[in-house]
Amino acid sequence: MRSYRQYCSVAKALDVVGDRWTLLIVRELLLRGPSRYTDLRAGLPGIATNLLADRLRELEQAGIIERQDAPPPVATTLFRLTARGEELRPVVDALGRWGIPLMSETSPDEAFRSHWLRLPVEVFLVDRAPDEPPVTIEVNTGDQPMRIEAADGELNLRPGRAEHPDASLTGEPRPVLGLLSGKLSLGQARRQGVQYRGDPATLARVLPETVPVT
Amino acid sequence: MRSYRQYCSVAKALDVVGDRWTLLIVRELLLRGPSRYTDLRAGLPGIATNLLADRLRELEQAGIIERQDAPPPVATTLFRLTARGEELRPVVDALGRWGIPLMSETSPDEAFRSHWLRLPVEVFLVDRAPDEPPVTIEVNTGDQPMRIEAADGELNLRPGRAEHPDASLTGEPRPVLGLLSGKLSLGQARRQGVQYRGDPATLARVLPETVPVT
DNA sequence: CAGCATCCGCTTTGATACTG
DNA sequence: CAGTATCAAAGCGGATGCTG
Repeated sequence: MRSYRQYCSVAKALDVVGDRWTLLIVRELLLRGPSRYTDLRAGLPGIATNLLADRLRELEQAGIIERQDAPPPVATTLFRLTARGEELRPVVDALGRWGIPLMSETSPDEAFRSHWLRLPVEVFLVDRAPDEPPVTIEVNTGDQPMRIEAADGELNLRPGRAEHPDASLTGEPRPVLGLLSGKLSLGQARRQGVQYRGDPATLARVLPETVPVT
Repeated sequence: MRSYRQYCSVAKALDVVGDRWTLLIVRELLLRGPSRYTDLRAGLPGIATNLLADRLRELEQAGIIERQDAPPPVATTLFRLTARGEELRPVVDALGRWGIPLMSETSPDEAFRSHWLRLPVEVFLVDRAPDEPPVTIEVNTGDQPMRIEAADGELNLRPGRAEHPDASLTGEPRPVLGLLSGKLSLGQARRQGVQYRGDPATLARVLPETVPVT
């Protein structure tokens, strides 16, 4: 990116991460941890492959990411954030929070990736029953199944199907996210095609109080 | 800006404010409050005038700024942030904080505007003697004199010269900022051409504890 | 003068094809 | 898997001109 040539820390930050796609690459590495080139591409639908290569080079030069050659069993290159790159989390978080009201507008041509659920899960969900036994809610939306785990007051989102989920949630990204962000009740989400199997109390355990589950 | 077409709040935020210059325009309005077109231009050295006009139109359409026709005595258009625009403050702040380490690298062709001091002043300075009488420190660097006022534990930065400043600080932006951010001692700053007049205790009142004033 | 709009050369991006 | 190569289209920067 062409520098703004301003002696101001905001301008200087944007000199480094203000380029198109750059902060979305950082988002991917924050959400997924160390990733292969191909996985980054999959998590960044719409990016041109040469641009991804360019940006990765620039990010490496700026000290934000580093390459790591994985040992023989994997035998591939991993890209990971450096400590300085991790420090961009407040920037990505602030953007993500500011963007939440924009999530009500969506169009059918928008792509969705299941691991992006981590952002709203971190923002909206809480374990409201830390003293009860752990629960797992399977979430089926987007490209791969994910599971929300609530245990000891901590929440976690992981990829993959659960063996014996306490509940499962299936549907289009928009109503599923509407439900998880407290903007839709379970009934409203169902009317928008969401299927929920399990005790509503399981879902209520992780949802904010704003909206009744019914 | 071309949309990323991703159903993710970070991508959607960047769809709106990810364009070149957009967040710097927001920075100006956050730092200066409602501003005229000409003042925005002056605070954004390097922007092409048509781009500023384009961005202002886009920001207005996105509900981030609004135009306000000032009454006859001024008789000009003011641009101001809406409530939604003010909510970008955490984004600009996060970028500004992340960019602070980049401020040690500077080049002679970089522009500086005095009101940009507000950002580091808010981040670094504190009133460490809230019970003592107010003090004013005049700061002479950049395009116009500014003054730092410490009173009742509150800090303020305002444009304009002070009538009877308790101290005054004059020099190039880089060492002045180094001093105000605690990276340079007063002695080091002086060796880099900074002139300080007044009791060092006045300066020590607002500086963080990290570095001795001597 | 404040607040733009137009024009033009250059750089960046996007889409696709191709390679070690 | 992890990129490069190519090329058309869009965006940007700089200069200049217009209008109340």
